[in-house]
Amino acid sequence: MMRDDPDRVRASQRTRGADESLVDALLAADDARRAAVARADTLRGEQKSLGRDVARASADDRPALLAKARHLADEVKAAEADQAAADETLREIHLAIPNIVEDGVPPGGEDDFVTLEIVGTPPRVDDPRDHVEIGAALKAIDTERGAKVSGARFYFLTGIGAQLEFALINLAMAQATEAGFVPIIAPALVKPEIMQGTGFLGAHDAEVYRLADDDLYLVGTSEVALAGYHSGEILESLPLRYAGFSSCFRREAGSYGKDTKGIIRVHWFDKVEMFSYVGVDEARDEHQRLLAWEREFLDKLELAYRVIDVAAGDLGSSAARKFDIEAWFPSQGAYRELTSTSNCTTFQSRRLNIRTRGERSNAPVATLNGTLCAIARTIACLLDHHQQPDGSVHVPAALRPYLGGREVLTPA
RNA sequence: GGAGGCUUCGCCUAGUCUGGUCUAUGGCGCCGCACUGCUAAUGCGGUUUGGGUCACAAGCCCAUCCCGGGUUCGAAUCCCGGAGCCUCCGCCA
Repeated sequence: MMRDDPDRVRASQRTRGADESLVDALLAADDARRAAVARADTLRGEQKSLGRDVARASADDRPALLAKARHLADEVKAAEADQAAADETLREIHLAIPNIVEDGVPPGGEDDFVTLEIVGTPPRVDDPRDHVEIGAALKAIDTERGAKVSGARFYFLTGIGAQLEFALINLAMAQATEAGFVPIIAPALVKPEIMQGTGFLGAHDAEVYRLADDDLYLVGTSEVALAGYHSGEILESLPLRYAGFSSCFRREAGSYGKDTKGIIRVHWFDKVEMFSYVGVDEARDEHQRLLAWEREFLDKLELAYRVIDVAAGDLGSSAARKFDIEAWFPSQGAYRELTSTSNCTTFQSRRLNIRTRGERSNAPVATLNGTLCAIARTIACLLDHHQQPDGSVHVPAALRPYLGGREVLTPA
């Protein structure tokens, strides 16, 4: 694998507030591995030619050659064991190092994001009710029975709630298809190597559901399956754009007490996700395009929102840069994340061995992902954001064709 | 879940029984060159992928015959385990 510039990696680690000494460990491990490989290669070469000599040797010469070959075989075995150990050491360090952050990413942690733009005016709502209350009145969301059947952070969408999900999916898929994305319904269970390759088993593996009996993982986003879709392949034509629909599962470990009410933070939800494979040089532009498509969707939902540039310390291990869009929740008097788009550059493609034909040899591609619509949270936002004084909920014009033309939602 | 068959360098394929110049055969496709006055034919050469050496050349070296172990001086070939695909049976939305 091509070596990244150590200074860039070091700078990136510093920006993230991550361990810089890993870079030195990586370099040392890489050198050790190269040496071990060279040694094993040489010995294997000797063994190979000696093997040919044995095959050609006369009956008289053979015993002496075999004795030599036996000795050499021991050496080869030892050298190969060394190589395997060196490979493993390098691999472990490599997995511990997150993607190199893009130039311009704000340093710092969760609170150090930079607001890029504020769009729309937050609606003025007196005594706003939250989506739980509104959802209950509309008989759209049933969190009590969700808890009864599946536990905390589960819910039922009923009646208009269920219809809202289908409407959002259809609106999102229509937009994505229009933009040239291939619609995909993706599996929600994936193999370990796919989960590993997308970068979800690093620091945040406690967040992921694992089915131990079957050695499968439940995806937290269809990004995982969409990245795995072309794993091990050489892509002939770029870009490739997919709009994936799948259920998403998150353990929400470490988020005790956060958003415990309602369906903003849940263990399971459905999502339409955009995923792009592009050439490395195109990645930054594609990231902007994904952001634009996310904005287009939220504009259709008539939501007030802001766009933020997520700080380095708050990036996932696979992301070189991440933009979140946070929409206004009147009941909370705050902007809350609705969508997120990440440029993963070659982080995933290297781990999943996804390449394209380059000038001299095959080159890794860049992968990017962006939320089009995380359904549950979007429904929560719609109810909250579009609530009316009379207790009804305004239906955005773009959504009406998918809801039988309804313009308002009123309690039955 | 049960029984059987299959998996070779883009695609198809020889080789596996009987382990060693397999340093993997042939065809198709593709690339280059030659010839031919005309989107063709023919001939010659090249064409797995990854890594290393190196000047991002040529050449050379190593690995790679679905994956992982094992036997052996030596494995595409023998043994064990696994995966995927196909056929039949069972079960099932």
